[in-house]
Formats: sequence, C-alpha cells, structure tokens
Amino acid sequence: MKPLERISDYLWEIPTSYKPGMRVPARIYATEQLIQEMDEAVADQISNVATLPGITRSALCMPDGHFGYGFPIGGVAAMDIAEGGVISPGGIGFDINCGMRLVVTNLTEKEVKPQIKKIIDKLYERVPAGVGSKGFVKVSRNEFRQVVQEGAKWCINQGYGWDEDLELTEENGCIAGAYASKISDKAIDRGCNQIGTLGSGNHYLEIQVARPENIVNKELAEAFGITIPNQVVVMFHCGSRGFGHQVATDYLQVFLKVMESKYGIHILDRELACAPFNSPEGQDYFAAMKCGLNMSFANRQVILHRIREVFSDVFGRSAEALGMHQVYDVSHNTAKLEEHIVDGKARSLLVHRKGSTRAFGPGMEGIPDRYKPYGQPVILGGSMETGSYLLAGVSTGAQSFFSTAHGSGRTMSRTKARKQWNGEQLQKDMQKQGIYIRTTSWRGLAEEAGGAYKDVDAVVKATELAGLSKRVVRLVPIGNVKG
DNA sequence: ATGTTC
Repeated sequence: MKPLERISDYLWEIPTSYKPGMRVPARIYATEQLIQEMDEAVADQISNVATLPGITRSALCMPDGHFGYGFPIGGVAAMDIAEGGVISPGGIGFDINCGMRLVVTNLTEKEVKPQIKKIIDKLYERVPAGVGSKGFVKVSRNEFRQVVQEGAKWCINQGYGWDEDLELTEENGCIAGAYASKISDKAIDRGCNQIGTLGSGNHYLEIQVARPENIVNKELAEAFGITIPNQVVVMFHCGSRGFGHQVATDYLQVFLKVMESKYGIHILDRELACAPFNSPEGQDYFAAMKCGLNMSFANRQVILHRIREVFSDVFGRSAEALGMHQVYDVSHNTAKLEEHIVDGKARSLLVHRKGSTRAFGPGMEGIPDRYKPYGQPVILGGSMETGSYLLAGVSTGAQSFFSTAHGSGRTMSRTKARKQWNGEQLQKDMQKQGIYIRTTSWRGLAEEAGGAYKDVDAVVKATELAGLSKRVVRLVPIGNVKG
C-alpha cells in the first residue's frame, strides 16, 4: 500500500513520518486513476528527495511522474540556498536541458498530407538521429567551448536561424554563467560533433496538426500562433546528447567524493548525490550544467534551421513565406536559481525540474513580452502515437514553484515495452492510423509505443484541475522521425 | 538519456 494521504481529487501527500530524515512532506499531483497506474517507486523516490538539505515547502512530483535515476522523472525540488540547499545532478537528469521546441507553419493538413512521406524522409536524412549520430556543424574543440557558453546565440551568429528565435526561447537560448573551464576534455570530445542531432530514446521530431475540435482556448492559441484551421506545426524533443551525459557523470563522481567527508551530508540513495549550492563543487557543477543547457539550446536551434530548410525545399517557398515562426522552446531537465514567495517572504531557491516544465504565469519576468498577458507557453510532448499539448502557465502555479508536467510519462519499463511490441509491426500499425514514421532503431520504436505511456489527456487534465497549467491546444501527429 | 557496462 502506498503511503499516500489524499489532499484533494488531484493531490496526494506523503507525511514526514513516513521515512526518517524527511525534512518536508512529499506531494504527488495526480488523479486517483493516475495514482493507481504510478510506479510504486515514485512515492519512495520522492520521499527520499524530501530528505535533502534546504528542501523548501515540499518535494513534488507531477502527474506524469515515473521511476528515474535518484529523483523520479516528473520531480520538482526547490532548495533554499541560504539554508544549506544542495544541487543534485539526479534532480536534473543525465540529459541536461532535454527539452521541446515548437514551430508553426501557415500550411494546412490538406497541403502537407500528400507530401508527408517526402518531408519525413528528408528530415530523416537532414537531422541525424540515433545513438552516436554526428551533426553537420563542424567545430574545433575551442569553438565548441564557445558554443556551450553562448548557446543558440552562437547559432544565430553563424546563420542558423532568425533573431526572433532567441527571444522565443527560455533564457533567450543562452543562460549566463556557463563556463567551459568547468567542463572536462572528455565532455568536449563527446559533444563537439553532436550539434544538430536528435539522439535516441524518447527523442523525436514530429509533424502535427491543430484540428479545430482540439483548440481548447482560442484566445491563447491565437496568441501563440495557432490561427488557421488544421494548421500544421512541428514539435521536436531532444537534449544535450553525450555532452550533457558526460557533465552529469563527471560531477556525480565529484559529489560522491565530497558529500559525506567534506559536507557531512548523508543520503538514503547514492543516486541523490549532491553538494551544497554554495560550495566550490556545487558552483562548478552549476556552471558546467549551464554549459549543458546552452549545448541543448544550440542543438535545437540548428535542428530548427534544418527543419526550415526541408520545408522550404519541399514546398518551393522560403521558410519566411511558409510562416515558420518558433512558438517557444522549453527545458524539461534543469535547475534554475529563481525567486519565489514562501510563507510571505521572497526567497532564492534552486528549483530542480527533472522531467518537469517551468510554467510561469501571466505577467512574470522571464517570459517573452508578447506572451506576458497570457502566461508562458508550455510544450508537453505526449507519446508518438497519441498526441501532444500546448499549454500555458497560470498564476495558481505558485504552489509548484510554477512547474508542470512535461509529457505523458511511462507506465512500463523499456524492457517490458520491448516484449509487448514489435517495432516493424508498430510502424505498419501507425501508418494505418495516419502517422508516417521513420526510425533508426526498431527496438527503440517498440520502447516508445503509445501503449507504454499514460493517457496524455488524463495527465494534462490533472495539471489543469490542480491549477498548474491550462490547456491551449491538443496536437495530433501525422509524421514522425524517431531517434 | 548515453560512444545503451569505465
């Protein structure tokens, strides 16, 4: 039996009495149905998070939560840096700044559908996918150090994208305080040929349609650029590739060495390795992790450039003429220093979001001026078969440090999914459902079957009921490049 | 997620 107390129809609490060392309660946002489906391990993992130094108010898990490395995926933990708050790679994820970007077109489903095979085949060719894939952007190691300090801004300067893309990216695509001097040569080696690559696992690039019946909030949809019935959009999901992975690996080792001996921090699970934010090791990782953020922003920027090239090629018009404006780019795996009001006082908190999206409400600093009246766009990627959502941040999101879900969330392990589905058969089945898909790996495709994920509509509904974010439009896939 | 077991 799970140690959960029901707070409301969409919120559950694990009291501090559940486990020795819990500093605050743990809370899971989910409907009863979603709680039933949730991994037993989530309650255990999120209550471990509640023992970490500096954790403020409560350790949170979003409705798409599932088992992860140390922290559950879907975890949110805000650490008070003035109270010995820690930074933990396990609370950010190995794939630093794994995230989503959404771009609109002025094309309709009717215009795109006849070309879908051509578009996807070209995208498959032009956006390298799969484990170990290399990008077309050739940079020296020193140039790559510049990339990880400048992020998407570096790409724009090189001609990969439009100036406006930056203002429509979280942190304007370049987070300050990223120092390449804090990065190992090994991480530089792994990352320097990976700019503009999709990766593998749950990373994908999808052509989607905004059908009129799926517009939930017309005003917000229009504000975010969804203005035409059956408008075609492109959504993609990828991260910092081997670079971010190496950064996380390097600093996990550092933290494991100093955590107990130097800082006297005792943890229940070594996967929660951490160091005080205000310590040399914590600050070094923070600066290195920001390089991971920037690598990922650069990666998505170059991929956007290639998507524009492909559409331009297929339709014989410029990307400008095709109206290929970016809606937004959001991170799913970060820790950010933010000011939040706790017990009536403004506090500096390091907000870890792992498989969770920042969802700032209307009027807040840090969201593009054009979206200020509406709230921050949130791009939530569902499974490749079912659909995804564009959401918006709301003022009641203060309860979760303005964080919401990031996707559907798995219901079963990759191993289990592989046993249940066959990649080649799944491709055929998806074709019958009107989704043309290309993949580098049949095995990888089987792992990502829609049936291995929770009901995205239920997850999104739960975030809306709880007041974490609200629905704008549901997007359905017609083509997919699966990493 | 990941040069999918330094």
